[in-house]
Amino acid sequence: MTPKTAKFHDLPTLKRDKILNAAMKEFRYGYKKASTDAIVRNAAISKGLLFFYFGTKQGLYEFLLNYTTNLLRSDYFEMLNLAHRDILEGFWQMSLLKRDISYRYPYIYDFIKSADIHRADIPTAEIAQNLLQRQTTVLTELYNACDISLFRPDIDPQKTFNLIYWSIDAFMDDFDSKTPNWDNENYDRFLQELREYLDICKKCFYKN
Amino acid sequence: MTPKTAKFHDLPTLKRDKILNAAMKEFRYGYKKASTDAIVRNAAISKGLLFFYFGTKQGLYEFLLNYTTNLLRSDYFEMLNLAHRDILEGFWQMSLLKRDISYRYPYIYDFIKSADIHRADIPTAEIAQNLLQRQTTVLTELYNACDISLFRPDIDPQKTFNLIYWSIDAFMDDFDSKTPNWDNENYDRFLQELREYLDICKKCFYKN
DNA sequence: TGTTGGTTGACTGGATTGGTCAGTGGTATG
DNA sequence: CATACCACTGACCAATCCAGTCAACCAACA
Repeated sequence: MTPKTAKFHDLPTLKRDKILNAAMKEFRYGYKKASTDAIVRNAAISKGLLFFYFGTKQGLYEFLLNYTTNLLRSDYFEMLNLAHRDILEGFWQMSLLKRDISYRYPYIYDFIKSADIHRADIPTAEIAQNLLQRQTTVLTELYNACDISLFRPDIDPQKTFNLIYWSIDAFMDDFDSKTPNWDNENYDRFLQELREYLDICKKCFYKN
Repeated sequence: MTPKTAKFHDLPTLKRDKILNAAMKEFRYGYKKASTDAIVRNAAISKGLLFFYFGTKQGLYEFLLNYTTNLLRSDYFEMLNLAHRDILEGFWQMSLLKRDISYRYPYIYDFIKSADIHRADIPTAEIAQNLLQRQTTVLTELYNACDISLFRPDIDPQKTFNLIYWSIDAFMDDFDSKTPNWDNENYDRFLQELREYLDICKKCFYKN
């Protein structure tokens, strides 16, 4: 029978996201290593339902790839809109966006990354590849949009940009791995610490 | 028949490392997902030989965990010996060590990390857990050993330390993912760029 | 030539795989 | 109440893959 992705769309958001998250979690180590049994177990739905919605394992994977790609694409688009002349403000906005996404889909970045790494054993890999190209493009566009004259004149602006981006990214990963549950309290601590780190960057990398 | 790890030890280094690397690569996504068939395929040895050396899959895993743990432990020990009052010099040394290890065992850090993440479905997980504790310990010891009075007085020293560590780590990952083959030319470029990034850190985070 | 010892890969029984489908329970229509 | 439709279930299937075995092989050396 033909897959009914339309029906999947009509599902209540909570149930839909539970299935999507279970699938991303299982596919994060590559297409082949993922087990549909594990997915339905984590999503707490029956095997039949999964195949009713997506037809085949590959169908599910392609749907997931398209879904996450579109999600992140619009995310990046928004990021560029928010792109500030002050790159530190830009990164601040980016971090908030990323946090929101990760809160809703904890494995989305792992999933996308694996889609690139394992593109060999995946049927339709161009999609992910395109997205990753887009991702680096966004970074260079962010760099082009920002006002590097804010930086200290005695340091390479591109390298400084990288340094800041890497720092923020690693901070988020670090905080994430230390945070078992994202309640409001932890979210506030996250915002505060992030701000503190950005302040250090401002003090150190910007003109006096 | 009882496993003959002694025989494995007597193997020529090249063959031994090929087996170890194949195993780390396959175990990097967790114990259960690893296939001994894939390991012997990548290591280019017969199935029988693998089980002759290690007895069981679990035996192989435990051997691997001990091997990598000891390797990194002595590595960290050396790192502390090299620990400099000037933390930037310390990180420089650390990066060189890490690069050497990663060159010989490209998947060792992925493997160790996964041993922590998947400790649920792994028989003997304490080993990896101990190592990871050790890892964070080394970081705090490095911090304690270093002379934070070299830092600018108007920034939080612990956060600055983190910022530098994260940056260097991310730089190495980034360079690694962009480097298909580590010939001498690329290694020199690595050293040069790393030095440049550390120089920026020195200019920006250190006094005057 | 016989013995030893590292190495092989076809083989096995059992588990897991992607995928199916007869059936269930709930709800709306007649 | 009966009928029809619905999203949904999970036992089931053939095919594949799994960890682990073992009789045979081969090079080295006596």
